[in-house]
Amino acid sequence: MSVAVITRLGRMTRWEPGTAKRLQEAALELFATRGFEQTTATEIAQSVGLTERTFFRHFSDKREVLFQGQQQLTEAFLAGVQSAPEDASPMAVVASALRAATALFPDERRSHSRRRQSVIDQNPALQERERHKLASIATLLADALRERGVDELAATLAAESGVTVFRTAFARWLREDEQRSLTDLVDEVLHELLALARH
Amino acid sequence: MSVAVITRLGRMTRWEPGTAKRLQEAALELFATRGFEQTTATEIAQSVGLTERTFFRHFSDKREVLFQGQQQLTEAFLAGVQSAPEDASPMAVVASALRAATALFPDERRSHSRRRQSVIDQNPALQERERHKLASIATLLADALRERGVDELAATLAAESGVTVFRTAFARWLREDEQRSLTDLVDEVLHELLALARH
DNA sequence: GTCTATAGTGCGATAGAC
DNA sequence: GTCTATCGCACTATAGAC
Repeated sequence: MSVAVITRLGRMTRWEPGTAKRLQEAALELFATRGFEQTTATEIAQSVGLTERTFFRHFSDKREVLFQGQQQLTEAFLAGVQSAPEDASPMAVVASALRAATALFPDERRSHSRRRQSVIDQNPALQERERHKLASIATLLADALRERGVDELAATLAAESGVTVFRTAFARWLREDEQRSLTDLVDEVLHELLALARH
Repeated sequence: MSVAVITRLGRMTRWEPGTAKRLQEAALELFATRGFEQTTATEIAQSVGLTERTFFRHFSDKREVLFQGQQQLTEAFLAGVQSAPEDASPMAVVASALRAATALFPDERRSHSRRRQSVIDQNPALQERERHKLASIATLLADALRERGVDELAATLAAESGVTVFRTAFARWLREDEQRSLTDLVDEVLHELLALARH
């Protein structure tokens, strides 16, 4: 009859707000030490006192725990589009979006970004997800450009180019001996892209 | 003791070369009718008289069955790089690669490509894989450009741009009422990209 | 070819916040 | 009472190990 129900694990605060963030941090820590595939969702959850089921309530799949932060990046890109002058050319709007996005990564974040990236770089499935996230941003960027009256083809190409510039500059920003700021690197990469098209 | 082993299905050729292809066709057929997630690897394998285990010997994961053909695309891109004149600019080399890749898709293939794409478009995991495959091509393209002496940054950007042009033109080629050839569309998209960079 | 770990889902129960 | 976070359990399919 199983009387004596041993008051099941007495979680003190039933209503902890930072659950997702705690899971993200725990996951990054475990992935960095043990490796992505060698870490189970159960382990991540247990390391912060939760169950696997709860992990999957917050993240639709195991990879997603590393990418939820990308929402802010999306918002920054779109805000940068808004802040561009009405009559700016498509690439000028993209440049504005890049400036806004870049501002999210001051040099203080570089070491944390390196840590996260080193995990991603060690696993193809994570690289796949990363590309996908960036591709989604490109799609939204293109939508925003079209709303400004840019025609569909130009909007698509400008948006994709913008994301390519960001990705390329970001990768350089994380290189071992790189000292320059992400802002400077984005400027350099964007300039190079424009130069390429002129020859 | 299980004597009487009923000579299990007498496959005539022990190593049927067309196995992968048959699995691919069966998979596309099932995905198109039932949907990607509603189709198990076991079902695909059984539909051509094989076991799940055999399926996974040919394809590292379930999605991969739709993407194995991309190898030819990669080779075409690289061949196009080789065939460009020694002194061509980076974007001219990319244009040459695009011409070679485009040649793989004559109008006769359009309806098959549409069928395959409609499956991919209905599933995020497949879209993710598709982007990843294209990204791999961009990486190899960039390598090929660097081997020709193009500097690293220019090589990366030219390669990524080339793949963007291909992907964009390809998507348009598959649009419902589109009549133009992929070659014409690639020309148009490339031209637009170059124009964008000039303003 | 067989066996197994683990990702990921569905559903019902619990319990705190409101 | 409603709403929502969490748990617990059963389950399937993928994918890799043996």
